[in-house]
Amino acid sequence: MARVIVTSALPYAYSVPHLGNFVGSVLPADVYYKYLRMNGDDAIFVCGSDQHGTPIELAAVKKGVEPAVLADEMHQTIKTLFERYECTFTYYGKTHTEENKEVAYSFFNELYNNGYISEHEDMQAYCNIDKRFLTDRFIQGTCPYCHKKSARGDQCDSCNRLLEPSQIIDPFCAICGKSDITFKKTKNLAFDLNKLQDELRDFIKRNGKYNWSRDAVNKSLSMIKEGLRPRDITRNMNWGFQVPLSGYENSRIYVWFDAVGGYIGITKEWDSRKWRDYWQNEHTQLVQFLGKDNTLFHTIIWPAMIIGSKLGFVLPHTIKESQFLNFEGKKFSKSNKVGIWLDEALRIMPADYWRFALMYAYPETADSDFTRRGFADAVDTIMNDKIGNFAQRVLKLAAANRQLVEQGIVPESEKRVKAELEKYTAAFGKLQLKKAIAAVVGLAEQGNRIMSEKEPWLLAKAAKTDAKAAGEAKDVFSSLIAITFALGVMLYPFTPEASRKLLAHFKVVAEPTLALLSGATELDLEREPKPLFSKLTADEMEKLRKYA
RNA sequence: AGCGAGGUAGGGUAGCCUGGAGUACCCGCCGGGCUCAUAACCCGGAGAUCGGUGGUCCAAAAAGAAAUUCUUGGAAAUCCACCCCUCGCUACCA
Repeated sequence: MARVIVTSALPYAYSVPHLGNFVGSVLPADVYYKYLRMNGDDAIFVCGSDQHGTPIELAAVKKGVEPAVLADEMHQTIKTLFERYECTFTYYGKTHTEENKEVAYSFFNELYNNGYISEHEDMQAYCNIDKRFLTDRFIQGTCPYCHKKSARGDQCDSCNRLLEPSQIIDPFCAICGKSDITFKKTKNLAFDLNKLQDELRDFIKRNGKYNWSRDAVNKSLSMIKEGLRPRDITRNMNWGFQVPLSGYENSRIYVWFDAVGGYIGITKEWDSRKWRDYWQNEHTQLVQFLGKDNTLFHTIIWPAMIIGSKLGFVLPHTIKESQFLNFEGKKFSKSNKVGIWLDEALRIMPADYWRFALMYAYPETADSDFTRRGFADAVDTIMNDKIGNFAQRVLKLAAANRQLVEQGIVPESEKRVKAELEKYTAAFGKLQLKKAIAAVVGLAEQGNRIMSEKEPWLLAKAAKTDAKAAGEAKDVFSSLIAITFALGVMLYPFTPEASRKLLAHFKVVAEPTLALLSGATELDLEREPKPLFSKLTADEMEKLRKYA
């Protein structure tokens, strides 16, 4: 039994996540965590809303509300949505909390004391009307490259080029819209990543073998090879944690710092004592799920904070980096109306369908594409036809031929169950989630094959007059029931609702465990079988079609 | 531009780290079987110059004291180099 912390990258509390965000980190983390629980591991699953940063501050200023209010509202929305998708976090927290501030400060203070934080001066745009520095998207204007009026302080939304605020033509303040801007000298603090290069390289070489994707290892090593540079740790803004150092009253700790540290802060918010048992325990495995745009924060910056602070926090054991999910061949984009968002998706189909279909298309090693056609395939032919229909065949046959149903079957003694279960646990052990889902589908296929080969409905007829046929029929029924039960268990990480429905036929009401597969089962013949899944209806197809 | 990852039947993927006949998998297509089940299921078939080019490697024969060179025949989806295409990162997006 291992002690494990599973984390998912923190969603930014600015808007509702879309399907691509979901499948990139929270969903696979939840699937894996559910498996660990079934396996009896001592695991916790932490995630939460990332609440600081300029997008939220600017939106709040424009709306005339406190950033904390806005960020908490969105936090609630996201939290509720994940609950509706049956994500079973140990704790879903947020970053703007006292606990997380304490964590951020202890990192900051120790890094400062250990000599990893240095001061530097630079020029920043300043609005003389609003009396504030204009970081990132607080400054807007015309792009020097494409000459469209869509440039923000950090990037042009039209041509996607990265910009320096000083390059922008005709800059104006995003709050008051005026151009009364001067560049003022200001000082900021930076984290001297360069001083930790050697230790980081050793760490990555040591841990990179634990299920880190090729991309994550190579990208990180290549960045270190090029040479790390100091990275800003404070920003001239008003939203975020105060910098715990005099002379920095007008700055805040830069959002990335308390976002990665948020994993610990959120655990502390969950339990003010137990968090240490996980984070400051050298035997803990820290397994982190994230999208490829987020890798370097988890493989360079975050380990650098842990190593440099010498606070004894556990370093990432596994980095499960996902690639990107596209939508009908295009990038998800709110402004271009490409994609489906988590709230919209539930108005089309229940959570189980999204969980399964998304994991079926999980961009595990390469970008993948979400298409409505592919979704319909997964729902209709895999979930409904292969899995749901199989379970229905077995349960109906059993109900119609009660005298052939034997109780007390041990699912694992059925060789096909044993074989697919081994694939399933091996796949989860190596965090190969698409292989794990393939093992579930494979088991249903085995079941369907038995049906065709043994034709139990004919055996059942023959059994009425022939004792030998009756014996054979009982054996076949036992195999089919064992497989059905195992499907109920193995589906749990992917489709918890269907798992519950199926296991209810076996009088299992608690959260399933893998141990159930080596115990005796009891089929409840009084319970009427109802289809586990259904195909997309014309109405559902119509709703989907709107997302073109 | 630099760095990283991906490119495999009509579509979607596994295989690559550790070279050995494209026995792969799912959808779709064609043919057959079955009638327990949700018009579902099962079996068979067609369909791929594995993005491109060049290497690496092996064997035989020849020249040389030897390293090696050359000729012929051969194992690369997998290893290497370069090129093309897609995506990501490049430190002020989080």
